[in-house]
Amino acid sequence: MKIDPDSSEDLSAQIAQAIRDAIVSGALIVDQRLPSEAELADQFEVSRPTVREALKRLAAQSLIRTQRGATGGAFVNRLRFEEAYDQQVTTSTLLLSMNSVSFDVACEARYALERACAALSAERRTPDHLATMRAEIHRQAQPGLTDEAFCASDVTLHRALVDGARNPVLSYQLAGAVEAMQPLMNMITFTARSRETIVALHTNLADALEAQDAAKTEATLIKLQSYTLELAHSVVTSRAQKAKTRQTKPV
Amino acid sequence: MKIDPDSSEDLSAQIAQAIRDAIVSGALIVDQRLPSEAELADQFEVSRPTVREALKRLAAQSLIRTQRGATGGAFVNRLRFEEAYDQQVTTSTLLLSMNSVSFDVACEARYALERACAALSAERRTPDHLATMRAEIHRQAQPGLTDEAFCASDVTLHRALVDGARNPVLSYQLAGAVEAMQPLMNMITFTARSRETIVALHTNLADALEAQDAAKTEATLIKLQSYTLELAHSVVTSRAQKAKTRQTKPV
DNA sequence: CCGAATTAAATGTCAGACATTAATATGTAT
DNA sequence: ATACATATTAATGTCTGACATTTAATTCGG
Repeated sequence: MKIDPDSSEDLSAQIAQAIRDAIVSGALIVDQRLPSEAELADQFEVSRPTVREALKRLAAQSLIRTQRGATGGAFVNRLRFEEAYDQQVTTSTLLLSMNSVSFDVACEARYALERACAALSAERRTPDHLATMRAEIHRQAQPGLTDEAFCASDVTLHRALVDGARNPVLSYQLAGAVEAMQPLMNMITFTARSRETIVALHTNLADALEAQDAAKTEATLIKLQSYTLELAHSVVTSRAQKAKTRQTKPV
Repeated sequence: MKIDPDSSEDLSAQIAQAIRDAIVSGALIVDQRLPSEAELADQFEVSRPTVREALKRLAAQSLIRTQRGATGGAFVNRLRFEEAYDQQVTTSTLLLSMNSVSFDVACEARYALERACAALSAERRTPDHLATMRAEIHRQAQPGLTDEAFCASDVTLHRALVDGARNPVLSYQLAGAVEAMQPLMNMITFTARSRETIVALHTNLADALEAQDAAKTEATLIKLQSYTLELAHSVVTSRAQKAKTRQTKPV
């Protein structure tokens, strides 16, 4: 592992990349201990703070963990699905908000991906998954629920649908798509009437999964998507009208 | 933004989290300059190296970028799709290899997700996407191509299919699923016969997309999936037999 | 008025020290 | 001999202060 002192990149970035490459290539395996910070500093011919900055970069990506004490050090971390979920959600959320992705585009992606899980989930969902969905549907029917809580419940329900496929890779990939939509969904005000419609569609969804009816599951997802889009558009329209009124009034 | 000095977590981790929260919540917006390292050190009541470790953590996630010089500093970074791709690919790849995800599970997830793009891609693919696919098919038919190059070409072709849906969110989400499969695919030895079959299926795929035939696209993807699985299983079987032979021979 | 040198402000890097943690070895009393 | 308390040790965590480097803005001379 060598670095180029003339590179335009930070030394800590180069060192982090060298170690990252070693992990990805398999030269460093899970739970293996890295040399101590002092030894790394010697090897790379840099100071300890620089090595530490490199290690923190790797820690931020959950590639290593550190332990204090006599037998401590930095160890190659087994990347777990849950940690990867969280990172994916953060990244996806920021990606959508910072690139001003439209509601329609995000919604299309989300439902396309969910439909990809529909058939598998209809086949493999357990009673647990169904119970989770039913519980969330019940919650969504409660009056007095805030819009935010309604959205959060929506996410839980959809994740149960995805998890029903019992494919951890699929669950991981979908985590970002489903959760990153939530901030966008939060812009919608759910009236009593629209909640009623959504709860009915969610019930259809749970019924279809319980009956292991893949076609009906997909069909219901399509209906949910178009209804969600409809709601979002009505919000945009009503806002535009209000803006117009405000603009006209003072004249 | 405050931190808890009694927490078990590193100070740099806490500071990074505080700033990360500010970015995600929108308190810090894109291209906004953070206070200088010295100012942050004052604010959080820690030393400059500690602040720097926190900033490197954020830089590792592409949440900030730094600039040297008089008007330099740390700025909130606009997370671009390309950067997010790369991170997703690294994370997904490690996730699969470290959790010993089986070929079948990963393959199932990948093709389920690709089928999610099929209909959209059939509708919206441009001549460019078709040209890319045709070019890769042509390359795959060349004799003397290494197995690795064959796999890489396979990835490019499948990404063209995904990109054909012209939904950046979808492309981003699938980047990990498609690319992370490559190391697993590399374990397969592609014989002349199996390459022929795959090239034929790829041609069917391109034809279906050109004809904007969503159903045929999905059907071809299903065939590709089962053929890929078949190949992988034959590798496993032949290896098991070889191992058995080796075990038996010395007796 | 323009161009070259200077200045200033920021990040990048280094050296050395001390604090804290946790496993291990040591030592003493029962 | 065993059990518990203590000392050692090796690692990370943190701090201080300094210097190097980069870059934009400023100043000054022609």
